[in-house]
Amino acid sequence: MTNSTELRLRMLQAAEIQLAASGNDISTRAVCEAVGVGQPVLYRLFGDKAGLMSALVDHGYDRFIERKRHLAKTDDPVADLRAGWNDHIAFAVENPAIYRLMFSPTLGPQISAPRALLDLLTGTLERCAQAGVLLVSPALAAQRIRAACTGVALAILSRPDLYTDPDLSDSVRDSVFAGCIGASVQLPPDRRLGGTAVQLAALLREGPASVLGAEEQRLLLKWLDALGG
Amino acid sequence: MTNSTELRLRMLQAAEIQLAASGNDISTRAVCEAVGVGQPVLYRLFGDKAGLMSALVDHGYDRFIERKRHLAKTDDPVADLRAGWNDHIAFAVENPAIYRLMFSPTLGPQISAPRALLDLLTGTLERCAQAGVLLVSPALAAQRIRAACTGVALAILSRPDLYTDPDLSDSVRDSVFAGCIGASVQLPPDRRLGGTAVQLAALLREGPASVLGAEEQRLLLKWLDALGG
DNA sequence: CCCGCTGACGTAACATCGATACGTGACCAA
DNA sequence: TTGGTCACGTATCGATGTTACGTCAGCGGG
Repeated sequence: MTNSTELRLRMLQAAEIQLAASGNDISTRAVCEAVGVGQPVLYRLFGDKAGLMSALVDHGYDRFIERKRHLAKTDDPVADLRAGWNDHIAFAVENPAIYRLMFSPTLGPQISAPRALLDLLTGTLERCAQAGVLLVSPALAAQRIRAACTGVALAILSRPDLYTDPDLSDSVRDSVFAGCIGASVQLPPDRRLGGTAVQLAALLREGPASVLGAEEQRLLLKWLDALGG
Repeated sequence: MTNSTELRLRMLQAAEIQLAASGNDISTRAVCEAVGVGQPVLYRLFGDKAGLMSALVDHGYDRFIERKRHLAKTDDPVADLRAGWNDHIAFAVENPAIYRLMFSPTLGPQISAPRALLDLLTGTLERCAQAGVLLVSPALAAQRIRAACTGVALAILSRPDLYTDPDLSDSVRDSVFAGCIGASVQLPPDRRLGGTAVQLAALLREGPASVLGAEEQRLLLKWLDALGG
């Protein structure tokens, strides 16, 4: 006989497949059909369609937290922090539909798993605080990091046509980290070079210089754009 | 006779009210009932429920862009940038349901309004670039700022119980800005171009860039020297 | 004045979906 | 065998998105 928890898992997997296929919504009928049971079993196991969705989100959080546990915990908490951000983005890209359910929920009954996940982040940040590199309390830093990280992830997921910068995640991550972590991250020389190139390009576009010809300026602007990234 | 566009507007307003009330979903029947028309008019005006939703989102973007136009454009582009971020957050808090529709869309047919809004941000950033305070290209900076800003807004909207820091928005804003904006060195405009060229030439001579070939850099340096005086 | 046409509207229906009442059969203890 | 409990499926209800069809106002021509 199929155990109740096993059936529950099979329905969750079926629901997850349907969600990934349709993108944002599923049908209880289709889920039951895929598993080969009637609809009442769904309502006995999950009580409600919202219950099924909540279970789906919880299942996603389970997988996410499990994944985070497998991340190596090194003796450099800041490096762990960076790895955690990157893993967050990777999870979002690999599971777009569930990620949206997890981190862009509708108003309504809240789930407790996000709190646990935020506490996990706070734990890493407390190790940073013990290392003496944190500028603010771990709780505040966790909110900033999580908010910015989900923003980047949702942006990449929802509008890949608008958010085309391959370094978007790394850039925002470094900026937010720099605002929370005191360890001075000096700008590499090529960064300053890029900034200067961007500035010069803007100035040239505003008012072209007279010492250079039109064609030369066109090529110059092209190179400056390349230098600016 | 009620004009067609006026009827359209009334239905949009009714839909917006219902959306704000229910939080995340509306019923075509309820919208038509509220306006006092049959359902076929909705399908004649919007073609589809998705069409109604898209029109709702477009309407939200219209209001948002109109609001941004009324923001004073001062001679300090960085201050304008900060005001724009704060206005974004304020709009999200004042219109949570529509904001979610606008900035956390489901997969599917994309709307063009977000692009226009991102271009508006890019415009302000180009003014920053002309002032010489931008470290990266306006397009890249716009992506970082918009992604982080929507992340903060969605976090505050979706989980106010988790994101309790009243300074969350300001903190993330300042961090992200710090990653895109350098210390401004205000020089008279006519001298800024030459000075920037000299600075870029010095940086290039100190450490050549990898994105340009040797011959290209030689010519670039020649032009930069010409620009510098 | 009457007739036919067009365009907009409402009524009523269909398909689908979430949710549930009820009957049926398996299994178990006495 | 009998009575009871539990899980399941069938059939159904109410609501919702969507559409076919009839109806009516307005209008130009005979």
